[in-house]
Amino acid sequence: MFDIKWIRNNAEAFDGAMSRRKGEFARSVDLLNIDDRRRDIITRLNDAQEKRNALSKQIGQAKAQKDEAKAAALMAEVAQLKEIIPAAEAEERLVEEELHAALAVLPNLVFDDVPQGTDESDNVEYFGRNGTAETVASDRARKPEFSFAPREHFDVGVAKRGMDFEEAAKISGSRFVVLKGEVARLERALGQFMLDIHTLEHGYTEVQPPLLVRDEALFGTNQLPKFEEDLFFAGHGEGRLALIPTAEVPLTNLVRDAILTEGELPLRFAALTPCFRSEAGSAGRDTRGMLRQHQFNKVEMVSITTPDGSLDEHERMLGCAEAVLKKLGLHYRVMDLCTGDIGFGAKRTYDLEVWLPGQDTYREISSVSICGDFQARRMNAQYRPSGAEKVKGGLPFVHTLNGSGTAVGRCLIAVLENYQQEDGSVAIPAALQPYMGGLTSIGGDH
RNA sequence: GGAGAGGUGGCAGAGUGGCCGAAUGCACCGCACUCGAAAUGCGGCAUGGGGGUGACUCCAUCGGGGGUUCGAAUCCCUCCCUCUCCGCCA
Repeated sequence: MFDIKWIRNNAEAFDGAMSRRKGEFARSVDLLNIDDRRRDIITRLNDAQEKRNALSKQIGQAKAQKDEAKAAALMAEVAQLKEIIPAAEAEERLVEEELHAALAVLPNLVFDDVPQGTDESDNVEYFGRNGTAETVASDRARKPEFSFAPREHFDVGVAKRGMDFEEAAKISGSRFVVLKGEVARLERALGQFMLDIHTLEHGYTEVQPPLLVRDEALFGTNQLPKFEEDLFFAGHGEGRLALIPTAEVPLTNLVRDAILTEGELPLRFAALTPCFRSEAGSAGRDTRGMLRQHQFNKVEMVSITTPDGSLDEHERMLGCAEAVLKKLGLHYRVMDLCTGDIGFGAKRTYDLEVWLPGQDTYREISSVSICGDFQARRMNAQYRPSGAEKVKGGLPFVHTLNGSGTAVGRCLIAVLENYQQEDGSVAIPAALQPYMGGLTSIGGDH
């Protein structure tokens, strides 16, 4: 959400940066035109209100002096304002709404050095601030080698028994899955494993948030008003609640309408939750297997920082997500999303793409985004600088970041495909074995 | 689900139609006192918006929205939220 004043003062920069985004968006002249009308009506309204307030005060004084004749005369004078003011107020409300609606559908401006592009094929591999392809290669697991043709996750022996799409369809339709037995346990183990890493090693506070959220929360994290069709809603009397598409929504909105102190920043929250997405618009894509489901588990990280701290926090958060894949020995790459692929609220996004040997390709398993003050403005989340000197122009907004650490369902896929054996069993990565009751392999006894 | 109470500035807490954008206390900031600190004294201290080069000035905001009134923190309606008791329930 943009500050119209900022657009007024930075019209060229705004238009230039916005034009890098995929899609058509309002130009600064159009927005400033609305704002001009808004300010004009405000000026007129203020004048009328000032007059009314002054006259009302005089009426009070006249009545106190028992001068009823004077009071009556003043009341007659103020009577005409009774028509002007409500009309002006209605007009102001309309133009405020118009401006708000126009601003609410504008995506965030990306950083200057975000790669230009039209779709995911223009994303650029990222090797870290000081990294290279070589430093990164030595730091990560390599692609596994197979003496047989690796299968896709749903064809791996153990998954054929523990992953049932037809049963799920009977109950809930397409894009759902029933996990059973060792596969279900593996899913659970992965979630616990990831959450423990972030809370015990990375300083995130574990949170169990509501999974049903209000429209205001969705507005704060940009799902509304533009992406309503991606959501599931639960009816509740007159109102409605949305099933969270990601824990980013409740975790980030923890600081909605809050005034934090600089000393308590950064705040770091992590949660393991189911996520619900309608996947409208992706009909026919990834229909086999559990890559793209209406419901999936995900560990989400959210950081709330000062403006000065957000860039470093972004790199740090990326490292937190990478740590999961490193510990699991999964091969992956990091992509710096181009302007055509980056999400609505982000100034920069790193995607972690894990190697899936069964598909012979990389697939997104985590997305780590820095949003600047974009969401903070929508949520009205500010902080009080510790300098304590009076801040000109109001309190500053916090910066928000979010990242998956990681998608549990997709990580399950990655483990199944990368650790599959020729006999259909799946080896359990060492780091995960404590979470599997010490098992070193599943599906081996069939 | 039934009955009741309540939402006021960073916090606590007064305020039932004009003298209230709001007492008082705490916290915070500045100054004085002090070698320094504490204590004490004095002063400052909500947010958003409009106009003005500026000193400044005006408007709005007492949970959100609407209404009554010349005038609303205060009266009415409605929504949201919190708390207490009863009922039901995991």
